[in-house]
Amino acid sequence: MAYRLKLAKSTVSRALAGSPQVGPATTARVRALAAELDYRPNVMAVSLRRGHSQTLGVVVPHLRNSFFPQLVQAIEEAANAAGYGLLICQSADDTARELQRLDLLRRAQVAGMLMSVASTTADSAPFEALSRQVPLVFVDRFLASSVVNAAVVDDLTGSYQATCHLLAQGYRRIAHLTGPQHLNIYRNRRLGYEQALHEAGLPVVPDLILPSALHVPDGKQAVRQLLSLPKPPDAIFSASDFAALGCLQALAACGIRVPEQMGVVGFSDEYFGQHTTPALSSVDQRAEVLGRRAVQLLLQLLKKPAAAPRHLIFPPVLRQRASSTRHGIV
Amino acid sequence: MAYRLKLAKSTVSRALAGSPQVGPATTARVRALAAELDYRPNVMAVSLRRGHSQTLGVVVPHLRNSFFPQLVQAIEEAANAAGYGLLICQSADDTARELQRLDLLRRAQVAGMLMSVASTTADSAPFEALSRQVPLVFVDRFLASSVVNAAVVDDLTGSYQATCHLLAQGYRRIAHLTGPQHLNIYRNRRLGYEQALHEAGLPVVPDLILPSALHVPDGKQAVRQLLSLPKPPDAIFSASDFAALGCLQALAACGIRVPEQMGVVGFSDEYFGQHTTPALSSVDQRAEVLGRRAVQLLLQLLKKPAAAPRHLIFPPVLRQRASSTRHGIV
DNA sequence: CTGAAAGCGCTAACAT
DNA sequence: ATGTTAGCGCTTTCAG
Repeated sequence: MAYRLKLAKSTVSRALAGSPQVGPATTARVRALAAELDYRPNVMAVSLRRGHSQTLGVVVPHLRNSFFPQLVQAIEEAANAAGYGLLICQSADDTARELQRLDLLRRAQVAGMLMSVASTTADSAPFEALSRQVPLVFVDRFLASSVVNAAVVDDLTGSYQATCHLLAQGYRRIAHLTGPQHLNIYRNRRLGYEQALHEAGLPVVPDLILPSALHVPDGKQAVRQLLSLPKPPDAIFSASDFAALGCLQALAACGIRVPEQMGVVGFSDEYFGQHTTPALSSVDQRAEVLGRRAVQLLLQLLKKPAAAPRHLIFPPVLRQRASSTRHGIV
Repeated sequence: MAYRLKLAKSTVSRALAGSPQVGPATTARVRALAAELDYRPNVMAVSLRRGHSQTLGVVVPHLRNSFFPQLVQAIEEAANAAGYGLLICQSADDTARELQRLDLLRRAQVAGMLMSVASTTADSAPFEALSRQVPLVFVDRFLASSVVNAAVVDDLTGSYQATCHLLAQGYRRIAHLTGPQHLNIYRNRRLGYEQALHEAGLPVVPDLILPSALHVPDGKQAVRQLLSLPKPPDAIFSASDFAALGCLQALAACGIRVPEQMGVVGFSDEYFGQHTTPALSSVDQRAEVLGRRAVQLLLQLLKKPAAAPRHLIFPPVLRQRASSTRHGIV
């Protein structure tokens, strides 16, 4: 505060904050000097005073595939653009660690939190307690059982489109690899798949819907299981690109040609999907949009604590590639 | 501070800090009550008082491939284990944004910083200025021109091993795709390559060393260029898995069989390398080790500001896969 | 060994 | 429209 030259620090503070109470001339003078001195308010002092920091926090399961890094990148940019730092934590898809990370964020007194729950998490109580203390927005993954602020992909529609695409390509017996049903994302992906079948007048065959951990080996295992069926499927729609990759590998190993004998579509549009043989069709969740809008929602919540929880839903985009395209369309 | 029950807050503070000045009996009593009340010191107040936060900051170019996410994951775990939060920033491999992110971290008064420089950054002056203000440790990437604290992979050795491996497989004309030479990593990778050739009594052919941006299309372009040479190479060692992937694709498109007609080895052991056809041999940088040890170094620096800058160097591991293995070894 | 008091840098009542 | 003052919650001299 080298402004002793002229004014009381409170006036300076007000001027910098753009308070209408302070004279326009003084405001200008203060601002000029601040710029000249490259003055930066001490973040800690401000935070201590305000009771929270100029930081947002986000907890994601991991940063392994391309979806979460993209999401985090978008969140970071939006946060920084709004003058907030971003504290990023990984839960390693583990509930205990997730809670620990949330506690870390709480102690860091982040102004708001974003979170994508671990796939093993089933209890919504901690989140409800937390959301009474600090604004909380879920991104992509949340517990289907809870009513919360969230920015999510319209998984159902994405899934529906993917399945319709397979049907349009002439596939008739479509299997589906799905994940834990207490997570909104996997449940909706399954529902979209079923809806498309219904509308096409096709039956939903329980044997063709395989619950799975959706990693690469699970995809391989699923192929073995599906091929051993009396009436095997002619296409596989996987709720994850990783499992879809496992499918491609297992099918190649079995000598089953994709897309001629078996169509395959994944979900998430991971980076590697463009480079498999054949290239993997997938549903692009557009993580950038999701991240940016989730931050917007959170920032709104910071201003006024919101009446009812809101859901922001964004349509995904089907990326059609060789693994599901019989007629030479790319 | 509900401890009014007994003591002055200064005593409580000391007891919690484990000061030897306070009586053991009192210390115990205070600790017991603190545990019972689940008391957490206010991070902001502590930070304001101490002049820095209980947070570390890290700037990485991006989180797109698997190396940086792995690195960040390791750093996060080590930081959290030591009671620090982690502020993660991405520079988008852009110098201007990098400086902006560093400023953000400085303003957040992180206790220490870790950083992996953007590939376009060439000026070390900002880092030198910064490192006088806050402990700074470079991870993996730093400017070859500067003397700094750093935890790095022994790129030279990794590269040397990869090239020796290709030589052992019988390849004799090995091309090398390299990146910006002002970055330690690309320079060392090139040097390791050259050293292996020297030791094998083979010439270093300038035409076979291609500077590149090392993205997938650059790899494709490189293959075209190499194949148009009067004497094309029989193997390619790329300083990046992405460029190596481009090579594999271009070679497949040209009908050149890998590894029979052309060996390919990449660098970084990206996730997708296990799933290309053929699977891509690569140098695993063991990001977890790197991240963990970098944090260790930084934490040491926080305790005592260190005499001379130190370099921690870790050996990488060659992951031998089909793309460079002529004799059926996996 | 413990207590009292000052102050980190800022903001928001409460004056003027 | 500007100044004064009282803390936010903690650590750390300086006194007992």
